[in-house]
Amino acid sequence: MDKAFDFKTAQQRWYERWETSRLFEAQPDSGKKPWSIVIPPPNITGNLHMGHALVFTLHDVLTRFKRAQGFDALWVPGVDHAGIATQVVVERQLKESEGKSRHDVGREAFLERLWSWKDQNQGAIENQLRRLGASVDWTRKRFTMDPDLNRAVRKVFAAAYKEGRIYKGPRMIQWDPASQTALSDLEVKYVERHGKLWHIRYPLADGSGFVVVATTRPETMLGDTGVAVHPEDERYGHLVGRNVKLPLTDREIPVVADSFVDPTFGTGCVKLTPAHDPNDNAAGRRLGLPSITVIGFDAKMTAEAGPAYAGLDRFECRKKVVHDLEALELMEKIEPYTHQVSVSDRSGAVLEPLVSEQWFMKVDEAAQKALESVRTGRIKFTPERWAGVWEHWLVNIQDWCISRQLWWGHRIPAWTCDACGHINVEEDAPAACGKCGATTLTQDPDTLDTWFSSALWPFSVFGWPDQTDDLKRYYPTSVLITGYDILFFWVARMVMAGLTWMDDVPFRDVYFNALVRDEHGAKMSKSKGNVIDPLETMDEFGTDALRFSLTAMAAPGTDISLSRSRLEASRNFCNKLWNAARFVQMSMDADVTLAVEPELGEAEYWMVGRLRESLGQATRAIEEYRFHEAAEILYHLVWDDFCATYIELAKVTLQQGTRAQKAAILHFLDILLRALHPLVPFVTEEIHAAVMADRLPAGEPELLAARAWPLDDPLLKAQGGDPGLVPRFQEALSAILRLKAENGVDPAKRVPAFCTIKALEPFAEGLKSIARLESVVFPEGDVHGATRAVAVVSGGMVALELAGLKDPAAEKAKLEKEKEKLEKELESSLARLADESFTTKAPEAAVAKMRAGAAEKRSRLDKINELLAVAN
RNA sequence: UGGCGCGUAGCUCAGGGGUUAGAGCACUACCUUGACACGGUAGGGGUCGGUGGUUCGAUUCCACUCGCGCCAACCA
Repeated sequence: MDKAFDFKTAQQRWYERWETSRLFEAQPDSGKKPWSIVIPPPNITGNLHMGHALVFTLHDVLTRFKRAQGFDALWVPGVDHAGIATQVVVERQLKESEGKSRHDVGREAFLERLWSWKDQNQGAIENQLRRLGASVDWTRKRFTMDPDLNRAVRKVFAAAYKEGRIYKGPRMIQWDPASQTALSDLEVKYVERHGKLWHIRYPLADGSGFVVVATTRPETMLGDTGVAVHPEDERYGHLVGRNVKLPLTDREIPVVADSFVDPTFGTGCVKLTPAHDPNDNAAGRRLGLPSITVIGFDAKMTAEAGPAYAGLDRFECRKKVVHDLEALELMEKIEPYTHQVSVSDRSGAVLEPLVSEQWFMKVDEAAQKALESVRTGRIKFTPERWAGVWEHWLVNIQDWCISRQLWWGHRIPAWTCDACGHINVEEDAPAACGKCGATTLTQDPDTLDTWFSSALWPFSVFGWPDQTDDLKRYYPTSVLITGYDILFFWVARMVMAGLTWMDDVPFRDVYFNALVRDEHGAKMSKSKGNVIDPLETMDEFGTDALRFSLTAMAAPGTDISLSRSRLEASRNFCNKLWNAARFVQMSMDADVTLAVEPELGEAEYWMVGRLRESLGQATRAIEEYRFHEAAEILYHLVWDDFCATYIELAKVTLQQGTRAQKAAILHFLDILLRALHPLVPFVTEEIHAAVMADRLPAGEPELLAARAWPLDDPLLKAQGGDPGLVPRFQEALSAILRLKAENGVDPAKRVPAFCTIKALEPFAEGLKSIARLESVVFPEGDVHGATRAVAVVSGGMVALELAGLKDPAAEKAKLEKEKEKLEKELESSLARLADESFTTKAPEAAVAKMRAGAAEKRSRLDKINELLAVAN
């Protein structure tokens, strides 16, 4: 083995090996218990970013863990067609390369380009998944627009339509003039803009004065059909029912009363534009006001806006309206004003609320079921607090606008009869109108919101609506891991869809992973330039280091601040493991194999105990999605217990060790490799090949990725030895090293040592070699003397013979400091014990612990006092 | 405006009603010893944001408060 782990060559080699060995493919006929998870399908437009790296790492940790535990573990991969995002990208390309719009090339040709672009990109993201080590079943990969998945979409649409869950109708929606499509409420973002508040005079029709309305969008006044005041506002009560003359037009509009008006804001008078504002729209309908559309889908003024304004862009029109009002002296005042503007989450364009014909889905019934499933615990959230957010959103849920004016996506399976206008909604294109029988039908040009197909993902990937074997075996899936930012977009919709169409939840557990931020906790963004690219990171530190960092920081509910230093630490950890393996390998003879029954001494029994305890904890941690805890436990198991303690002790015995003694350390390494594999698959597989491959018992899989989780290894059941011995050895060792350091003695200087703890005699050689001592003896009584440095440890004392090297002042100061600290602690312990309310009310165990602690301190203090008495 | 989360070592973060609060990195001193300098040893460093309460005992639970962040919102 090389001196350091060369991850660059190892990574690709092992993934290929795993894939060709078909280790990641589901085994429906294996008789194993199924365990399944579906990937949150990444966008085909995107590259792997750090958020993906985190989610997919956690997926893989869990999947490899479950596979090792003996489950038929299936992780279904796939990608998402990402309607708007993809269309925008390809449209831009078309513009740049040929200077054409999608309308220039036509729908068919444009879709062809989209598909070929998709075919190119899908491979890229798949290879990035491979680089990450993702143990997905490639034979079951899906794309959200695969024919099967499209069939599921059509089936759901048609069935929901016939049940009345889906309907078409005019409603106010958020229109994105840049992408030329409707958006759902969830795709709208509100950003703060510094605008103005224009106060405009609307003259009363009878010429007796005017009312003043305030607005942030003066151009919409051209579509005003009323002015509203609060019914109890005394200032305006007399105006209700009268008309005002709408400036710049020849219309008269009424003053109406409605309690939605806030009398304390602005002038207390609100202009009503039912065609261009959601509130005004609602108010308009309540009050029976007409709706006049003055801004079109192209964000330009319509003919309704009047000849002076028709054709102007809405923002150009704003300037002209303001100018014209000023000329008429109808502008009361203009105030600077900061307010929230709705923009498209995707294109960034300022949205225009417009009334238009769209398809909607009723979700009240499904939402109710989704609420129940979390309330009753059928679905469990980690962290649990998201249940509150879930509750709030689903209780207030609105019908979902599912149609998009895009070409890329699932086309709505609705055909309008050219003859009678009847809308035929069918799974497959009907040959004739269901109403009049005419055969000329036109399919709805719109496509469905991308999330419509994503919602079906947990069962459409298994072939639904066919009752496939996969569907029966792997649905519901075991767990969903995804970001909380798509709780509503995706998670809620999958749950609703699952409950509606499968009559069962799509998953039992939902784990919301955190956001990955930069090292100062700031969101990564291209404009800030603080993006850490996972691919570059994998090149520099190794995939394992990236995976380990992300896992170790994945504390539920806490965002991850990723830094170079963290990645370095993980890389160092992988290297530590590598070198420990290297040591094992160098100590091995050819005849030492995993089939050899190990011989256990004190150190081995202790190591077995550490493995047993840590693996138990790590297993529970992973099962409960406390990934960070598992990583930390295994980190310390490897570094502190195995490397720092066990290997150091083993060095003494391994030189001339027997086959059985050497088999012990081989087994330990084997167990560690299996435990670490889900977190750091490449380095462990590489070590496994170098050290274990030739030493496996018959019938054991050759690849580590196929081997069992080590918790049930028979070796872990071995009991024996004195479990307290190694920790006491560590304490004695540490005290000896400290004595050397405190007295300024070269660590390499070999001096005689003494230890009063007889039980540590078996470790004499260990002490001698690790602390580099001349000799170690275990005298019956006293160890101190004028030329010796002495330290108190629990249960005894250790001393070094330092003739001529001793620094008495330093040692005395150290003892004084220790004494002072101990006295303080002892005093407070005794005070607690003297307090009757403590001894009577506190649990017995706490009191007993306090007593034992006090006794220990007392005895330590006594010894220190002894030493101080003779120190001069 | 409402809801949620966070404030613990220089930095990034774990933790949790019970003696003396942890990790990684950074820092100081020393060490090239045959797994590893991507290493080792010994250290320094925190009144756990503030105030008050519950309790035998609070960094942990509760209330209030200050600071930061996120989400949801119809104030034109």
